[in-house]
Amino acid sequence: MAKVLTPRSESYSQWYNDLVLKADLAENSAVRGCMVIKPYGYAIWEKMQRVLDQMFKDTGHENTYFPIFIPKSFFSKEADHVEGFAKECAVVTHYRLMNDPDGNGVVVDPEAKLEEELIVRPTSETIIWNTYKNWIQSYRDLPIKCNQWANVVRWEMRTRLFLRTAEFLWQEGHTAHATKQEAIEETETMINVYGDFAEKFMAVPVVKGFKTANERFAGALETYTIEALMQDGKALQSGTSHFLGQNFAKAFDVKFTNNQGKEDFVWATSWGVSTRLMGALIMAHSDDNGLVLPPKLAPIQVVIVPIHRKDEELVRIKEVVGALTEKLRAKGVEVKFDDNDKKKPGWKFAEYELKGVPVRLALGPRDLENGTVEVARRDTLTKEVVPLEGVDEYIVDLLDKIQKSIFQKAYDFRTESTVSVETYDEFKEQIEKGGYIMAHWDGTSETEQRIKDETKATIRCIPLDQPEEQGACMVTGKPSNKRVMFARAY
RNA sequence: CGGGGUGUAGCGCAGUCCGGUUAGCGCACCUGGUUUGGGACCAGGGGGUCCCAGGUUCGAAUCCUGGUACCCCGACCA
Repeated sequence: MAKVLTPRSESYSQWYNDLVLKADLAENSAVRGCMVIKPYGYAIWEKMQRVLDQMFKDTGHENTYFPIFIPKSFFSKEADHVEGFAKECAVVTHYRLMNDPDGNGVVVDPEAKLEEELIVRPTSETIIWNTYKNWIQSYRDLPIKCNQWANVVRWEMRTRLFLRTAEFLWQEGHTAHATKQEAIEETETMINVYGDFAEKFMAVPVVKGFKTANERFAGALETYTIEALMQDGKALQSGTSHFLGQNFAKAFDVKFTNNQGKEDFVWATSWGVSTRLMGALIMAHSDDNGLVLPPKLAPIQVVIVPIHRKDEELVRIKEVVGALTEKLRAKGVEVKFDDNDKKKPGWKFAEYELKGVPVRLALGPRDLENGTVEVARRDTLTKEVVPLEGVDEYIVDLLDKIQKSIFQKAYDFRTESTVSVETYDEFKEQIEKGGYIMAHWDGTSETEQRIKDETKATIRCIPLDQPEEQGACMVTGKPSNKRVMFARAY
């Protein structure tokens, strides 16, 4: 685990908070629990969006947009759903302000009370299914596979930058299908998309699995999750895909006529990932020098720092850099040349490390003399001097190497941090060390709840690839045929 | 909502216990010069409703009362 970044940081979450602030990614806004995402942080999010959006399109989805305001009555139509979200909704009750007759500034105009309150969406299932009702009559109208990039609001009691904010950015996919089988396949396709994104782009290894009934999405029959392990040993739910069955179709009366001429309710899925992925990215890889970004998501992949005393040296450096930059850009590498002469090289080195730029090149008189360039890796903090000739190829190769190496490091950490236990005593001892614990569980909500109350650990998921294995629940001794994955979570 | 902590210059803080010159330090900022291969140095300069509102006092950043905001730990969190 990374050490503390500043003397002030006593906990990992404080360390994380400091890092987010220092790397200039985001800050708390004046609005309770909300955040301002700053340019560099948003650039990372945009990169994530671009990749995900393409993956959604490749799996047959289209983008849409639905209203941010949802009539309150929509929420009461699906019992579990309202139960799950009621406690954290922001509600719009009025539509107008007025000058206070008593001179106390601006007040809400009591005359402007809404007939029906509007809920600021915490998620869009209800308004989307209310709309889908009008779109679907026949099996020929199915499937509908829509996604939307949006903001949502959940009035959480306690917030943390990127991990849990009152307002956050996300994408939510909502699909409608003619058969149960097709909907389940969609749910699985999307959890695999998320898994691929996490592992291949974020370089964060994830465990795919089912949520238990206790942890399931409000209104879902099955929730698939990807779980990531942070460096302090806590788990982070990083993306979910829900099989909603016919619950929302029934709640919003969405029926279709199948190819046999019979009416049936539509089968549904929904899936989403949010700016929480930024939190996962930061907490999974960063060290005491700052962010460590995987090349595939770094807004700047290569930064070039000139080192010079005289102006004519800078002119010569610029010639070399110009040619190199052109070659790198032609190969799809995002390069920044920082010739700001208000900052010294040492300052820039530290700054780009803090920002997690994967590769840094330094070019000075010595290099001009020798036809070389200094190449520094962010992930290993190593430097080497390489010939300028062919360095573009070298860098493309290096970026690929760094991407794999960051993943491997996180993967090894996860392997080291995963243990199997047989008894509850062992479990209690192990959970204090952090990491994942694989253990047998009797499958009941009561036992799961008891473990949570006693140890703060939850079942993160029932892993999809977990082999069958006869065993006994570590708490009750009842039979179990599969281990489940426990951890303390964010 | 419970426990703890903090609000003093853009940022980070000292000063508060024990009231008393013109409220101080580091970073950042501005000017000039020297510098530039790991967060430069010297000299000069600008910037403050000391969170807010009352109160005590000759005098309040400091004491008292009330409020408020943020942070941390819990509770809560598909």
